[in-house]
Amino acid sequence: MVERISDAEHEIMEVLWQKAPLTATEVADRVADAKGWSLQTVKTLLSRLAAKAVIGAERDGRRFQYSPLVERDTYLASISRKFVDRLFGGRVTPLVAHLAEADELSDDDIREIEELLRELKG
Amino acid sequence: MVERISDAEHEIMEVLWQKAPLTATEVADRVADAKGWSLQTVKTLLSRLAAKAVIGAERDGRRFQYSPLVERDTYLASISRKFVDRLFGGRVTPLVAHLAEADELSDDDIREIEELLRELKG
DNA sequence: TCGATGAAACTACAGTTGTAGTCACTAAGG
DNA sequence: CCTTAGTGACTACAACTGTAGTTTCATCGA
Repeated sequence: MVERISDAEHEIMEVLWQKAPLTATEVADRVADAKGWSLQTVKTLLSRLAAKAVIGAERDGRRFQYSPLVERDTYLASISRKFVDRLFGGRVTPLVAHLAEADELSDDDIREIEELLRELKG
Repeated sequence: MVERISDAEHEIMEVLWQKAPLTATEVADRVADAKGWSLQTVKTLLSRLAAKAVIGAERDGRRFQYSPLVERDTYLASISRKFVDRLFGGRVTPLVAHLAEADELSDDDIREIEELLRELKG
């Protein structure tokens, strides 16, 4: 069971999943473009994530080096599961069906997924 | 853009999507088993949903008849989109790939999805 | 007619989230 | 050595959430 991660916190996680360890300032730099958060905001989010033990903070002189303690895949698995459970009764097929019907799938997507499934069986 | 619906509120929506219109008491009865919320809690949630104009409240004597104003499909579409955007960069294929790798797909699921995709193309 | 009952409206309250401000400390540079 | 810039720690605060309690008003049955 992975701790609940809020939207803003998730943004921070994505940065750390891409590269770690990073200091607070480095993380702030990397989200600055996309989100425009202040350094303080980023630090608060890092603290909250550390408090939940979702990231680790390694002291490095007067600052910390932050790294994820949870794999992105683990997190995605847990959150995907919850999502599918809540909205599609735990079945993945209705989700895909829904996305398909909602025209969220291009022909290329379809081909890609078909290939993927073929590999799974083979 | 569908208004944000919280987890508890969503539970109420599911009831109303299944049958509507319903009074507060009727809704409470239908969630009682699953969630064990008090009637007051259900009424609060109904008020909040009505305030967001996600459900409508039709006066019926001294009580209200509540009905969804948003289709379940519309809601699912909007929330699925946000989910896929946030976690899988907006691409459905990585989501399916992830579910597949995470062993969330049974053989039956795979067959079902393949069939679905065949229909989509045909 | 009058009190009990049921319904909505209003109020409550702690925990989470988004978004910082401020304080205190430490290391590094002049 | 002393100032200063960069850091973490602590504090703030409103909106949203989960979960009700309380009040008020209308109505239905005796």
